[in-house]
Amino acid sequence: MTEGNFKKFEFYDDCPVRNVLDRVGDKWSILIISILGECGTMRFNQLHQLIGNISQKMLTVTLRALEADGLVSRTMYPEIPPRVEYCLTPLGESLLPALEGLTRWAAENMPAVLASRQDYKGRTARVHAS
Amino acid sequence: MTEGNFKKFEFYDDCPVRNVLDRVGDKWSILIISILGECGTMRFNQLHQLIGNISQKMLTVTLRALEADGLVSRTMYPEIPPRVEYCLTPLGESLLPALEGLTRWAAENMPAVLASRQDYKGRTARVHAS
DNA sequence: CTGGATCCTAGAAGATACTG
DNA sequence: CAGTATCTTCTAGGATCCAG
Repeated sequence: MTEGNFKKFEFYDDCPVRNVLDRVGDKWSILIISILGECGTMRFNQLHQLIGNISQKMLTVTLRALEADGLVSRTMYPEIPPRVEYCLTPLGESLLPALEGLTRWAAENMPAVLASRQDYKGRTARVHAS
Repeated sequence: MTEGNFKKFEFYDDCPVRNVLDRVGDKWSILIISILGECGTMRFNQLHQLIGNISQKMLTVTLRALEADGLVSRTMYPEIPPRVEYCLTPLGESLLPALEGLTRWAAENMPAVLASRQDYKGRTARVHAS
């Protein structure tokens, strides 16, 4: 491992890749993208009820962010009462496979991770006791 | 979209998958896993210097969390001065492909995302001006 | 060298009330 | 219906100092 390899991680802190991945890291983006990927076009309240425990504010904020990133498109119908529909853009859909790889890993290996956490807790507890 | 589909998202809030993905979402885990995946075994200070702008605390905290999850193994050599080496466990290595898919997407589509953000800023700025 | 312990702050997230 | 506005709470993360 020499200095030459350092640049492989164009990634450090304020790196743009980081920037994009931060969106993946926030609390609701992955879920919303997955839902839109699965269900197609959805209205605001459909999303709200489907997710259940998201606040109206966070749903709005997250959708706005996804829209700004070009992952979700927002269509407003100027009716009374208003209707707004959200769906993935092609860019958003292109993210689905990568996301699926991640969630599949999580689903498959969750038991191992949880077991490891349990075990780790046991080990550190013993250390504290001594 | 009926109620039957709801359970497809075992995912909502306190779901365990969520739990695992949260680790991916934090600021340093992906980077550390990627580095260990690329460079193999590394010492604490090697990681610290390589990442550069991570605080000692966050490096320790993140490594502990990854160790607890069973993704990283920690080996301490009781010497003076102490030496500690970190490397991926098989479980940690099994995460690499999924992670790579995500980072590759980010690298490839970052320009589109950044452009979209620029454009979005322009659109909303105009709204505010009117 | 590796990291524990403490204090502190910015920003994420929630609750609630109001509106075109 | 689909938000906005405001307030409060919570926590990830950074800075700093200390220790085996």
